[in-house]
Amino acid sequence: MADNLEIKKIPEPTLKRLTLYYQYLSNKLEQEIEQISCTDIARDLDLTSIQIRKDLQIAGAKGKPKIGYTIEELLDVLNSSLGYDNINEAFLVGVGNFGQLLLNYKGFKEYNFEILAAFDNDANKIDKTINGIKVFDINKFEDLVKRMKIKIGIIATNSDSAQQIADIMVQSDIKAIWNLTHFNIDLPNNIIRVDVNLSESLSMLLSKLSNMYEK
Amino acid sequence: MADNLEIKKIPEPTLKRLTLYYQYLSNKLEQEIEQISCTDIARDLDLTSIQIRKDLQIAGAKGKPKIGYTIEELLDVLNSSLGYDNINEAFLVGVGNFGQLLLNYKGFKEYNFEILAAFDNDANKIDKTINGIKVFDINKFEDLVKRMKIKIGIIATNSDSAQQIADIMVQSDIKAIWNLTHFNIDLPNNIIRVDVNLSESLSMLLSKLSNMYEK
DNA sequence: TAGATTGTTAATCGATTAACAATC
DNA sequence: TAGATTGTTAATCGATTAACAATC
Repeated sequence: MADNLEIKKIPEPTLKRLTLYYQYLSNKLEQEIEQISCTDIARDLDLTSIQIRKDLQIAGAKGKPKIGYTIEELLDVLNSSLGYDNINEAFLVGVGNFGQLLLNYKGFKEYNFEILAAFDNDANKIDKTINGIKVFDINKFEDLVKRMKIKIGIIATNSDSAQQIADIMVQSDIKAIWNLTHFNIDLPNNIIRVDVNLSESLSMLLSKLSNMYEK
Repeated sequence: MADNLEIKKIPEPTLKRLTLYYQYLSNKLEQEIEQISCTDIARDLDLTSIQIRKDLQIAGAKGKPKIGYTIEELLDVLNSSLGYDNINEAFLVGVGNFGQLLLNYKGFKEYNFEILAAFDNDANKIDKTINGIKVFDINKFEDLVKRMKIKIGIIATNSDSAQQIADIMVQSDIKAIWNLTHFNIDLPNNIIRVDVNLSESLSMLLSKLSNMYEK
């Protein structure tokens, strides 16, 4: 009884790898391959088979000894543990370079993810349509979020406005924020935050390079 | 003797936090604050003071009991352990949306990072100049990398070309690759790879959101 | 001096890896 | 049947947290 009420908390490193497996397996399925073993996946993705077995187990996959896993079944399991089977509708704030990039991005459909509207405070951008997505005045954000019951907000403004937009999102009952600025926004901890921090990523690269030369 | 020859290998989680501290402390310095304690940093960044003390120790910082750390000294230490004090010159391949975003990005100077040239295979883009950076034909890549001794390559093409460009980079003696596609590129393991995988990041958000609603 | 904070060693925690029985 | 692969429990490893002495 307690069992299926339990929260299945997937560890972050596992979660990251699960997304990898998903991409990898989608690819395999297109090549009309039906069965696969951890050994195969491990070789191709440069991981260990034990780790993959463990990850798949956490996601809830079932395989058959000697035979392996059915790719279609694996994709189903991953699909649901990664939350791709929900209605993933989002609003984007900030129609600058990064914002426009996302509005034009084709790869989101795979995850059932859709940006339904964009917001900005620049009169030159408001009421324009980008890739079929209309840009609204930021002051309409709260009302539209509540009426459309949107849960996901994307912050693609410049860093200076990030916190202010985050506050508006919190007030509008947004549940999860995808933050594309390099500002470390402050949120109540019942709200999910995922950052794409280009500076952090670049910094990782530079420091690894620098450490390499110290060897 | 063996001591200073030893490779100071900073753990990845620490490295990520160090970049955070760097941004945070730069900010503090602008506000003309000179001293800071782990307790202060912990409160502001929502971490524990023990962890910060450990991280700073790994980076090689020295503080004074009761007083704390001198911000300027901390920034110096971080600057060098994060590799910002090297000459960080890069070539970018792929002048699409993401590529142009990076060419126009102002925040890199802080890290002494500079994109010196861009490359594409589209005749409409070749010989154009974006934000002062010239776009060359991709077939000039290897020669220019070798002549200018460039170590960092950025892949901002579409995912389909990512592996092919990576191979060209390896052959050209690039040491570190910043991969902005969601393709899982395959590299010899003496080459540094850092990915900005928007799909992975989005997927993290969706699965966290989905897990939240299962509670 | 007293108290806050650093520096460092030890304990804990969680993720990865190893080992091995079960099984197709 | 034999061998490869899954599933699961135990061992290892590394990062985080706790504890506490040193000290400004």
